[in-house]
Amino acid sequence: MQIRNTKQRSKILEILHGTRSHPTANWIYDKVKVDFPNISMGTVYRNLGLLEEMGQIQRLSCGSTFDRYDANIEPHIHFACKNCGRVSDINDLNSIGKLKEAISTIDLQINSYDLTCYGVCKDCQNNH
Amino acid sequence: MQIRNTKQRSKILEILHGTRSHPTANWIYDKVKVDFPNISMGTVYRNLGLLEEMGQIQRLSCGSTFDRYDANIEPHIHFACKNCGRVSDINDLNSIGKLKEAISTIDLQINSYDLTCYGVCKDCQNNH
DNA sequence: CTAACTGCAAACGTTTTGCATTAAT
DNA sequence: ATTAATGCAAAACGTTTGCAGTTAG
Repeated sequence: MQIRNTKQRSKILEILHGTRSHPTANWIYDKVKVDFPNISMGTVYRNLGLLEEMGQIQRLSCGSTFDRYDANIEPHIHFACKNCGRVSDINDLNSIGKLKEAISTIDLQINSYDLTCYGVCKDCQNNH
Repeated sequence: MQIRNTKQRSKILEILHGTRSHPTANWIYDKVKVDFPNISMGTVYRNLGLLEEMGQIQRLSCGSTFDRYDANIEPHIHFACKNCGRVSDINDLNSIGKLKEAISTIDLQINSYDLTCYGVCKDCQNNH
């Protein structure tokens, strides 16, 4: 089954590349609708699935009842706020280095991995 | 709201302590039914939620569409097989040490974290 | 006696699917 | 011309919830 390029899929990938917010399918759906008012959720989900299979994006759960999507496929660490639900990247090179070491020590064929940390983000701590 | 002890909840926790399979709510439901034939899924989910809030168990997603539950709350690493779906623990002390270092380097208040690795388990590799 | 917990069933939100039509190659 | 991808709507799935009755404290 050969994969064809479609405007819808390109737009979805473009949207994902243009954000750091680890959006949900619904958020993406709303954004694509600006250019493709008739697009359906089915198409969004099918394309997110395809892009994931192609290794161009990552699917995240982050403890929520719904999935999030991330076009950043470099090794990095996720932080999910238990209060506001936002998911952000931890790009601390030191931690990422240690994480890579932890993974390379494991005697199993590991194709991908995800480290998600849970806590209360600084914004939520300040606004008490 | 004070929490009361119930036979159903104790049984659920006992079942979780007696397995290393990171079971789903449905698997747990089937097991509890042996002793409580009339128990409902609602009760199972409510108790799993309570036990999680009480910090006695952990909820895992592991890339699946459903949740898994784990009574092992010590820091450890999960391995999810992309082929058979099984989730197992990686108890390599070296990796866990590195992981702890990675976490402690991060300048954020982290209450919990989960490292899940994805690949094909040895069983699935052998049975080609 | 009080109110937390239960079993039941219905509802929920997210994701997947079947199908007829459209569009990419 | 072929068949992958689309839009639509309905279904599926895991999980949550409202309620009347039960049980732990």
